Amino acid sequence: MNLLEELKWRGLYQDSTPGIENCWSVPGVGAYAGFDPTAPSLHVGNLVVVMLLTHCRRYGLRPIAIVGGATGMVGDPSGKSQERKLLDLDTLRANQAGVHAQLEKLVAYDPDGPELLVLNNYDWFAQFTFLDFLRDVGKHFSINYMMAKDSVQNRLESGISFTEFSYQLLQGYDFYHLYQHYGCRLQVGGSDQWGNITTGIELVRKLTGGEVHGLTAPLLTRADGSKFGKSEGENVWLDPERTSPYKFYQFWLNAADEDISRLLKIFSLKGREEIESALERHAAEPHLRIAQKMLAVELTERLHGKPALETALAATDALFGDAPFSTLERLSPKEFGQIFEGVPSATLNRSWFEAQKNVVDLLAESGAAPSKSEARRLVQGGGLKINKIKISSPDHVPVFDELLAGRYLFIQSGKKKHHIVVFEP
RNA sequence: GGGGAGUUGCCGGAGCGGUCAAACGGGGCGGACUGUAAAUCCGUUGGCUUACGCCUACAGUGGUUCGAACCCACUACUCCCCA
Repeated sequence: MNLLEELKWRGLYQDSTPGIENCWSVPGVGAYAGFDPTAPSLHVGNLVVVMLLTHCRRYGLRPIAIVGGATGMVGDPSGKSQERKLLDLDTLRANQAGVHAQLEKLVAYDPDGPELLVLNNYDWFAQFTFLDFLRDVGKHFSINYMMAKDSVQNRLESGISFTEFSYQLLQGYDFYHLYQHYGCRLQVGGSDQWGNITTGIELVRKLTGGEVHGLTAPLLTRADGSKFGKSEGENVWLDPERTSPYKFYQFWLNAADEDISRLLKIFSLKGREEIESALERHAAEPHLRIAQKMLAVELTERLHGKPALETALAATDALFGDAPFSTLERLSPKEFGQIFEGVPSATLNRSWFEAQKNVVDLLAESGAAPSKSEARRLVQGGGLKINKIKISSPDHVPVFDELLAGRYLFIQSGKKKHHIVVFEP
């Protein structure tokens, strides 16, 4: 199996330039993809392109990532309605470092193989004057050619600034630069990048006569039509400080059955036979969610490491499984905090217990319920659990001894809504 | 400029003097089922010291009335028709 065949069966192949096989016939050749430097972390939406680079590396190409300081400033015209903010250099460097570390774990997960290179195109664009750019790059493209791109066409009605119109030339020049200095002959990206990629190929051919290639992956969508990569409207980040390993694990575990076949092929590095057998078992017994668990375990471990995976598994079992809630007492305060990161919390003083208030008061005062009426309704409907123990009477009076680790009360309203109350001494 | 219709809870939409915290549908939230899913079914859906009690709410203000979402007046906004 070669790279192309691998990407095809995995569903990572949308389109490529004719004769693409030529570009990896030379040993040590580079393959590049660009990433937006707007945040110090990638999110799962970036993961498709990360996987493209990963597979390139597995087949011996040198992976190059551009975390584009220069292109990020100009803004890819696809989608965005807001004016881009210019990022200052310090932020840029910090973002780049964060992204670099993540790519190291994912693309270069295997120590054997070509070294991963992460570059900032600000380094070569900063010195490039406008006049030089017009003469050296702009001269090679007709307006007609540039206008034909989908990214431009889609904006003709609503309007597109000269800045964003020029974006494709910047990205095209990146490809040329990498070709000249790093032996890069392939650019990969999402299907929306096709236009920008072909501009680069064109520029390389015109400036050097060299042959370079492009390959795109299809846009990843969810069966229910919602955008991939969000969990309850929030981005799922790769940075454990932003999205805890537990949340990350949960994201994959909750993938829909209709999506999991595609997701597993795209994001798992396991071999074809292993993946197909897992999917068969999953189809036979979908309620066991074999495929989701397999993918969640694999990705969490690759990105965050084994200890983090184990914490995520323990937390999952304690929160959703049969394990008693007390197993969480073993967790360090930091791990505890991570699992409940994003879980709404409230802080009360321990003297709260002196007043002998009931659960309805607790829910209302901690913000777990918006009003006492609603709290009462919840309890009467049988939807309240405290530290995983069902509370069926609104008159129940919580006592100090119920606190987990002497500090916490874990409130479940319904099955999925969690709330943590911290009692300060 | 003239004429008409309307403005109700998260949304749509009934109500046209008391029994209206307001039908019905959607959505939300709980429960059962289940897989931390989908579908389905059940419950619930203004607040309060849970009370056949009180408070706040049917665009705003004022009025008629024992009593107003409902009648009247004015104000604001929306839509339609004619110039």
